[in-house]
Amino acid sequence: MTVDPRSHTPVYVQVADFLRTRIESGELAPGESLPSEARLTQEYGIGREAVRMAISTLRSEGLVSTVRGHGTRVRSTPERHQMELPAGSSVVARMPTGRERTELQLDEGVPILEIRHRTGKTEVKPGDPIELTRPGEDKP
Amino acid sequence: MTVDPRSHTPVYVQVADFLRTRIESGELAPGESLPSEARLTQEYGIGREAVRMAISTLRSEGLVSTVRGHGTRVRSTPERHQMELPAGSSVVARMPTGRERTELQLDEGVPILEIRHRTGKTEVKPGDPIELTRPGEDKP
DNA sequence: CCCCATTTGTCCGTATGTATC
DNA sequence: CGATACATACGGACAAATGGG
Repeated sequence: MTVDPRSHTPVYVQVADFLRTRIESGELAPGESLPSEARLTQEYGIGREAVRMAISTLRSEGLVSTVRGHGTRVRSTPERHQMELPAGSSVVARMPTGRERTELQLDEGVPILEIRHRTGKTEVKPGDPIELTRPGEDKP
Repeated sequence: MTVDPRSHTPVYVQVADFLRTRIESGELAPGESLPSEARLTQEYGIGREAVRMAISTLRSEGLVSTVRGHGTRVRSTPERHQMELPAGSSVVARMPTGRERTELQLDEGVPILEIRHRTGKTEVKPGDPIELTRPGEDKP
């Protein structure tokens, strides 16, 4: 559980991997706060920069969300609702622009779905809570 | 076009926004190099940290790609090829973990498509070059 | 309202490593 | 080879936001 400064893998990657494991295992549950930066520097015996880079990595993966003056919390995976991809349409997943992120109020590390309808209209939706489906063809 | 340290929005966000605008407007074309970190600290009169975080943000958005010892370049939008979403399957877009990014050899800021097939098997593909389609239902 | 402790944001100095040209 | 540029990592310092009393 400790960090090896002489390893060829950077310290901040080691810490990011470790925290990710704690998140994915549920030890750090959604909504829960990560230890503060100061706490993490002590726990792992490393500098603050390495800690911040580790957390930054997790942010860009959409796993956590940081608020200045408050801390970093595990993002709760929103209820995924299913949505049918309309016939004759197509979809592309990409990261939002700054404007899109503001308008859709998205955290860092959340991709969007750009759906092109048969009509030619394109629709942009947060990719986080959406599971796109295509029904099977076993209709009566 | 300068930075306001007293603004409630962090400096690195302001710089990221500004650079993003320059990229989206085409002033910084695909393949073109951004100014070096040292250059940007001078231009905006800010610290390394803010510059590096700004560039890190753009990387996590898939807008630029950094090569050590060389610099940061604007990424060119990849050729998109179409792929049909199989009947009875579903798909979720999310950011890859560090491990997945290494295995798939993805740049930062590239989402992945997690496709769940009718059989139950799940398949992971880079979301960047893929346009998922569902054909229209105009069969005889 | 203010005060205060906590926490993240930002800057600076320094150092070493590594990749590119 | 050297010059340049980014990556990683530590230390210290102060600013600014948050939340509780």
